Amino acid sequence: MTDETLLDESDDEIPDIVIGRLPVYLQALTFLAEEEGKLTTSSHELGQQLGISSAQIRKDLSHFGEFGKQGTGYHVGYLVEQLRRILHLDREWRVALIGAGYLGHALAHYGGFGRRGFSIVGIFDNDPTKVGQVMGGLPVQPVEQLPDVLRQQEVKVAILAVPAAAAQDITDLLVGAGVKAILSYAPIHLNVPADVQVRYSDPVVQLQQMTYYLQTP
Amino acid sequence: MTDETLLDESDDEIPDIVIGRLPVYLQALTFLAEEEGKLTTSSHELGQQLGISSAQIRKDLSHFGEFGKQGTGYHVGYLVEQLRRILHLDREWRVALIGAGYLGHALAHYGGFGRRGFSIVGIFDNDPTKVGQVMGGLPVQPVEQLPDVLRQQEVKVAILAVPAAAAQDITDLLVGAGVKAILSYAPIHLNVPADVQVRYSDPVVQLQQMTYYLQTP
DNA sequence: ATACAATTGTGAAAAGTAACACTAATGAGA
DNA sequence: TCTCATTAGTGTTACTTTTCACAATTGTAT
Repeated sequence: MTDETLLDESDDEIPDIVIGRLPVYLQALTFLAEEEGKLTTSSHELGQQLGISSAQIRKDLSHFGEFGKQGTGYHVGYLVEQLRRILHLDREWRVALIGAGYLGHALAHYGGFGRRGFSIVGIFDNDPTKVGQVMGGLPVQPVEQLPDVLRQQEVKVAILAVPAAAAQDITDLLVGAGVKAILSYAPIHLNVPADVQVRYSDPVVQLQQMTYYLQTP
Repeated sequence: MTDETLLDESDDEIPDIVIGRLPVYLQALTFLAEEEGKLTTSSHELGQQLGISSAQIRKDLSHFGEFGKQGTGYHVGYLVEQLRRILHLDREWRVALIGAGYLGHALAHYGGFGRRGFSIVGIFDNDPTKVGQVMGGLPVQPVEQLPDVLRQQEVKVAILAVPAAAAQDITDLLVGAGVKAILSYAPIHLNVPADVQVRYSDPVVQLQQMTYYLQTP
């Protein structure tokens, strides 16, 4: 009737918190398939493995369709396939890595990207002593070349492993080059346009979240 | 009147989600003080820097006391001090690092721990070719020595940088040695007793959370 | 002195999230 | 074939979290 009613019809707005759990489900399902050889599972089993209630898993999945069968549960392979489709992992995302320090080194050698939908296609650093070095099969390039390379390869995803002082400048460069998703290891909040996703990974923040709960002697 | 009423009186139960934000506030305050030279700030300014509403910041802090002054805002140094006290960061936490691969290397060399309440006091790996190597000033020790060393030094915090296949076994070892907080980089859910905190850091999970929102070409 | 702009802390309302509890379907076993 | 244990999907309820909005306080400027 009203505009609002019409809008509500296409109200597929999935809560961010639900999206955030899907990769974890995917991880657990892969584990069940590969390590335990399971072909089928249930919301109960999956929840038990992750410390999540079975109701929550069913509710989360119900946002996207009906993937299970009453009495039987879910076919692991099928659910994995569906989750990959939902999360847009049914393609390979080209990723740029910025920062060739110890952390950049670790990320460049991490074997877990390929099997899970990502491949690092460029490594950048502005330290001349690092440029040219080969890391994980790729040469480190100067940051000056970042915009051209990212544009040309249509890179939409970047991992930021640079010091805090450089993080915002590099972020602006990335955004300018068309990057829409940034995983940042710098201990600082990044300002980006609304259409750019950012996730943070600061080990100290995570440690500090835990010490609150510890007995102090 | 009832037991429950008495219990309610000491109802200081702070939501986990609030605790989770405090380290981020701490980070932003440190930035304001060190980079911008601010002595004073407001919930509005802090919120703007973090993309969080000012009301939420005030509400979060109000769980622990009154740290600001109407009309003026917060004294940065005082608020930092209080947050550090609340989060039990007014002491130095000894941390064990397990895994001396590329990631362990990066963590061992990370300079951000000391200033923010943590210090790595032991590095462990079960690869004989790595044992004895010096990383970030510390020798890599065999995992066999982990229980004794951790008990002796009263280490309550550990960082897990080992392959998924080894993660649960090492976790059990850590828990057995009295560790109460684990930051895990392994892409697998860990089973621990209720009094042990765990946080996960899997770069692929974080990337996968973002691709949902990206246009697929 | 007084007025005023800035800002906190907070009760109440709104929005968002998780858990419950039930129906319907499925497959296995008697 | 019939019964029963299992399990998905879901409307409703309960709980949690965020936002709103306002009184109270502070410092500054006139």
